[in-house]
Amino acid sequence: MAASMQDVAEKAGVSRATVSRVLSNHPSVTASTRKNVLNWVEKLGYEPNLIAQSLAGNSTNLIGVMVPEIAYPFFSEIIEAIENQAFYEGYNVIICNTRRSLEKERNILTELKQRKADGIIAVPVSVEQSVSSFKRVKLPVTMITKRVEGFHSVFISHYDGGVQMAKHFLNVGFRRMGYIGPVSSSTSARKYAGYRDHLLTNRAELVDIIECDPPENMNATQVYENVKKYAAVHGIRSEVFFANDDITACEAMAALMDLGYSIPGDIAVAGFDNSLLAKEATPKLTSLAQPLEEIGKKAVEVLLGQIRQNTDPQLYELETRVVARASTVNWKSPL
Amino acid sequence: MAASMQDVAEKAGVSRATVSRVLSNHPSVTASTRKNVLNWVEKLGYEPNLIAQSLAGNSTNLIGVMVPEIAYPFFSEIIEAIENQAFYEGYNVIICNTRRSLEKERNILTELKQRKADGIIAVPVSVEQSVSSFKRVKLPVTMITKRVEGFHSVFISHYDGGVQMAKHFLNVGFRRMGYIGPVSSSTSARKYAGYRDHLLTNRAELVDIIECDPPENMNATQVYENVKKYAAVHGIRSEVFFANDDITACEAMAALMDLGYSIPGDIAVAGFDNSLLAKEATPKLTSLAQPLEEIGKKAVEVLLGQIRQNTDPQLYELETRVVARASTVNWKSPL
DNA sequence: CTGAAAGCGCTAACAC
DNA sequence: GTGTTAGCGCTTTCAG
Repeated sequence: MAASMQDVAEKAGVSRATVSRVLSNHPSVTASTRKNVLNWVEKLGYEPNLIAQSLAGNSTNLIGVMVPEIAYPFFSEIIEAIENQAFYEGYNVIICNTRRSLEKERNILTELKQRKADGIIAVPVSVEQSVSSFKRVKLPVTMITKRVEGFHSVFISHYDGGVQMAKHFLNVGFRRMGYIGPVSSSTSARKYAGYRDHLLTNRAELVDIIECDPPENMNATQVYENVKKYAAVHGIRSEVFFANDDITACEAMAALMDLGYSIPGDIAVAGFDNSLLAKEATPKLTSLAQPLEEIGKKAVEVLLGQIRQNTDPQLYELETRVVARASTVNWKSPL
Repeated sequence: MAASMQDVAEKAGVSRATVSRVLSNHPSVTASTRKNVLNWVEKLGYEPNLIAQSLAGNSTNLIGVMVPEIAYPFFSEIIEAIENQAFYEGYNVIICNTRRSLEKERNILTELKQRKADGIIAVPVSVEQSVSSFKRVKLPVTMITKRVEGFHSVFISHYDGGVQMAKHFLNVGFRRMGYIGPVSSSTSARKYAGYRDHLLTNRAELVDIIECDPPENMNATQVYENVKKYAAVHGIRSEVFFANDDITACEAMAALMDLGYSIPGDIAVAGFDNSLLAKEATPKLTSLAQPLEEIGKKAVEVLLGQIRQNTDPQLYELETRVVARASTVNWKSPL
C-alpha cells in the first residue's frame, strides 16, 4: 500500500495534524518540523488521498461538463478550452454526453451530485425544459452557448451574429440572399431573424429560404437533399447563402456543386461556428466565429466565482466576428 | 443538508449497516425491512455519497482518459465512444489533455492516481518515453491507437492501413503514386512503409514524396506550403497522393487546387482517419477508417476486464477499411 | 437476519 | 507550535 499521512506522522515523530498543516502550508509550523516532515513525505513517497480529503469536508475539485454531443467540433473545441482552464485552476473535468435527451440529462445531474462535483458547466438540452432539473440539483451551474435566465450563462447573441453576417454580405456586394437551416428552432431562429431583419431594413432581397433540421450526430445529409429538392422546385436565385452552421454549409456546398454551380464563382456560401470544417473546406468557408476558447475559459472563471463566492446569476454575452474566407470574398459580382 | 444514511437508519429504526445492505442488494435482508428502508430512502430523498462510498474501500467508478488533443475529430470521436460505453457500465470519465507533453502527462498521471481513478485509457505521448510514467503509477492502463508492449493496447495496424490504401489505389487503376506526410515519426512511418512496400512489390511507381510534420493543434498550414514548394522545385508526377491524415489531405487538396489541378480529375487524394473532415470535404475524401467507435468501446471493455480481474497485458489489433469517396474513385484514368 | 464497532485517510476545532 | 479529538458517510467484519 501507498504511504498514508499516518505513516509520515509516525516516521517524523509528529501527529497527523502537523503533517496536514505542513502539506496545506499552514503558517504555524516551525521551519525545522516542516523540513523534517517534508523530508519523510519525500522518503516515503507520500501522496495525498484526494478522496479522503474531499470527504473530510473540502471540495472535490471536480467539475462536470455536459454537452449534447462530444465529437461535434464546435463542442469539442469548447471542451478543450474548459479542460485547459480547469486544469490550470486545479480542477478536473468529468465529461458527460447528454445526447440531447432530457432523461439522460437528469441522470447525469444526479450522478454529478452524488459524486459531489463542485459545479457544472452545461449546454442544456432545452432552455425551457431543462431548467427544473438544473434547479433541483442545487449545485453551482454555468450554462454555455445558450442564454438561460436565472443561471450564469456565457453565450453569444445569435441574433447579432445573423446581423453581422448580413452586413458582411452587403459589404461584399451581394444583393440577393438566401438562407439554409432551421427557421423555428430557438437559437437557429434567432440567427435567421437577425440576418433577415438586417437585410430587409437595408433593402436587400431574401429570395431563397431552404428549411432544414439542425444536424444531429454530425449527420446533415438531409441538407443535401433539401437543397436539391428546393432547386428542382423553385430554382435558385440567390447570389449567396447563409447556412445555419458549418456542417450545413458544407453539405449545401456539395449539393450546389453537384447542381453545377461553382463556389464561390456562381454562388457564395457562409457558415456559422468557424469550426475546423470551415478552415479545411474547399473552398475555405466564411463563417461566423463564436469565440469558443473564450467561452470555455470564461465559463470556468464564472463557475469558479460562483463556487467560491456564490455570485448572483449573470448573463455574459460574448462578441462574435465574421471570419471571411474564400467562399464569399472570391465571389465575382456579375456587374 | 441532504439526508445521510444515518438519517434513513434512524427513521426506519434500523442500523446503518442494514440500510447499506438494502442499498447494495445484499440477499440477507427480510423483505419487510427492505421495504421499510426503501420507503424511508424515498421519503427522505436519500442519495448515496459516492465520495464516502469510495473512501470506505470501494472503487471510485472513475476512469481517466488521456489524449494529446481533445478537439481533433479523430480523438473526440474516440472520447465520445469511451464516454458512451463507460456511462453504460456505470463509470464516469475524467478527460485530460496531455498536449503532447511528457511533463503534463506525468502530472496528469499523479493526479489521477491521487484521485483514485479505477483505471486509465490513454494515448501515450510517446511509445518509448511514456512507458515508465505509466508503469510507475501502478493503475490499470489500456493504451489506445498505439501498440505499446507490456500494456493492454487497442489499436490498428498502421502498416496494414498503408497496404490497404495502396491496394485501393492499384484497384482504381493508378500507376504513379505519391505520399504526403511524416516519414519518420513512428506511427506515420509505418503507414508510409506499408504503403510503399505494397506499391513496390506490385511494380507501381512511388514518384513524389512530400515530407511534412504531423499536424498539431489542428494546424497543418505547413503542409500547404510544403506541397507548393515541392511542386515548384520538382514538379508533380503523381496521379494520386496518400496523405498521412485527413487534415493533411485537406491542406494538400487546397494546395493542389491552387496550383491549378482539379481533384480528382487531374490528381486524386486520399486521407487517413475517416474523420468528419473526410465526409464534409469537397470533393468528399477517400480515407482509411479506423474503427473509432470500436476502439473506444473495446478500450473500456478491456480496461474493465483488467480492473475486475487483473488480466495480463494483451494486444488487440482492430481492422481498418478504406472508405472510398469521390476524391479517388472519380478520377479519370488518362488511358 | 441484524446490530455494534472498527475503520477508509484526512481536516479542523479545541486544548495545552 | 503541536497534539488530541471528533468527525466526513459509508462498508464490512464479527457477534449475536
